[in-house]
Amino acid sequence: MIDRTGLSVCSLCVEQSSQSSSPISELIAVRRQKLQVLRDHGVDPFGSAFESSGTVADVKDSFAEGKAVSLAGRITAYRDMGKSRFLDLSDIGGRMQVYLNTKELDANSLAVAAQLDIGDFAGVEGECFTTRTGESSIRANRLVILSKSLRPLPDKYHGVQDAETRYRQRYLDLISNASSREVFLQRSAIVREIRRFLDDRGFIEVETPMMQAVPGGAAAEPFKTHHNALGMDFFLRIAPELYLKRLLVAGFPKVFELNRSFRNEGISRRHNPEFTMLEAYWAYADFKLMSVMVEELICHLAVMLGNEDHQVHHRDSDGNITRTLNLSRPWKRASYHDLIEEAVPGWFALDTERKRQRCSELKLDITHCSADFEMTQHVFEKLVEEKTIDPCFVTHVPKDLVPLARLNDADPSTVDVYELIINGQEISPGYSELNDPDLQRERLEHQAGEERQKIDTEFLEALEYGMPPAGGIGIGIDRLVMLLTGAESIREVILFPHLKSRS
RNA sequence: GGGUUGAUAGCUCAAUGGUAGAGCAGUACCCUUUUAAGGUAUUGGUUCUGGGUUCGAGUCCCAGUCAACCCA
Repeated sequence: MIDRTGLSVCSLCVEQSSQSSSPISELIAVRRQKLQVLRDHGVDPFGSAFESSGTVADVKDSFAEGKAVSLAGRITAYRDMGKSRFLDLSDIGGRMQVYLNTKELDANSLAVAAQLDIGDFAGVEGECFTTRTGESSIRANRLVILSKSLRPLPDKYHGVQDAETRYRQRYLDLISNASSREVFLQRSAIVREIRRFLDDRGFIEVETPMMQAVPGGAAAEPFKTHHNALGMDFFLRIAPELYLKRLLVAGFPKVFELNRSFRNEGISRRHNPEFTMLEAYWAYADFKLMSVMVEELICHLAVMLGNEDHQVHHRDSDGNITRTLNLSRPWKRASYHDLIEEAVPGWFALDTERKRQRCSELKLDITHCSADFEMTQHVFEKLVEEKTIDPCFVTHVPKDLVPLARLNDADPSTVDVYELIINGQEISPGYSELNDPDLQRERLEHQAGEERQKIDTEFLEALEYGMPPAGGIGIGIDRLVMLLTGAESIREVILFPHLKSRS
């Protein structure tokens, strides 16, 4: 900690000293000079609390001609007309125009007005009025500075366009790009609504360890860390599953966790090393009940975001519709087998060699596939999953693909699982959970092979006390937000996505 | 990991191998209902980094850094 603080102070010093000779220092120097002028006037440029009538949205909602109001926000634009001036005062939810007239301001306010820059936080008091052009505004009689901005903000019209800057300095992106603000406000609304939805159905939110001695619940490479006092290594969790199931053993009938998991794997348009996942478990339910709940949940979220007709449109930067997801219920349900037969008729009648031939005819690269079921899975991914835009629950998945799920009673070569595909990607798997401790142990041992230390034996012990049959789901929240907001990259829905250090 | 593309003023973007420009922001001035306000003038550059080719490199070549996209 001490080291890190020292480093950051050090880098600050370096940056400041290099600025003294760089051109940006001119822009900063001008602002610092204004800072000094304000102080010379006895004005504190980094003020404290300001009592406002509410947010920009609040003031607009309760707008009434002549009504006294006060408002605080960041100055994002101003239009100077000489003796009168218009300011745009913004917060995360919107923009309010403020009208300043030199004759209507006291001396202190005039002193502040003379030193204002775009980027400053300011507070105004005045009354509601409508301009000649019809815009609801505040006619200010008092202006205070709440925080002086020392660095110039991005272009007021184009905002920050450079993707790297948008991710590394997300605050600049959020200040200058309304579409980015909208995505993250929607994400927040989605998460809030998921919690409410589950709460309404009697689910209890829990928090289980993110640091685990044995990372389980998924097949993925974990991050490793170390606890000094305990003198032991930990892994960041790759899934909360095994702890949530312990809570089913404990007697919680409906639990969920909505939080981060970590996977030490590649970064791509669809993968961030830390990602948010919802996992929910419902005692005495099965994967079919879970699929209905997920269907209701996602439709509910789409409607909440304003898609009353269950049509979610994805648009390009010009606003043209590029894709439409039809979320109208009921959603399609089809077996893995049938979907593949639909895409490649006669597939399952082929022997291994003919399957290989067929793949090359279909221009599928199967160099990494050895077993039959791997080729089949490749066909599924390329010719079914990637082409499935509207929601589809894939059922009767072969047990080879999902070794830890419960076998189907009628067809033991498949498992009681659904895989929900929307927009060409997996959004949510759902399971009838395996609660036979001996079978679970056998499967985990088989999966771990020689690496027995990868088996969470304490979890297996818990199962032996008895876990009720249960349905379980996982939903990748980042991907869900992508499909509901039309984002093309996971980095567009994660506030601070991980990038390589620029040092 | 492989391929493609990109990095130029604080921001958004230009610039046949031949003096690095514009708009916004900044500065100064004009303007009492503007809204990407307007007008006049003006400041501002390690062209990502390091090599190379060349009389001359933002531009061509090589290596590296970071990013975006595609593939695995």
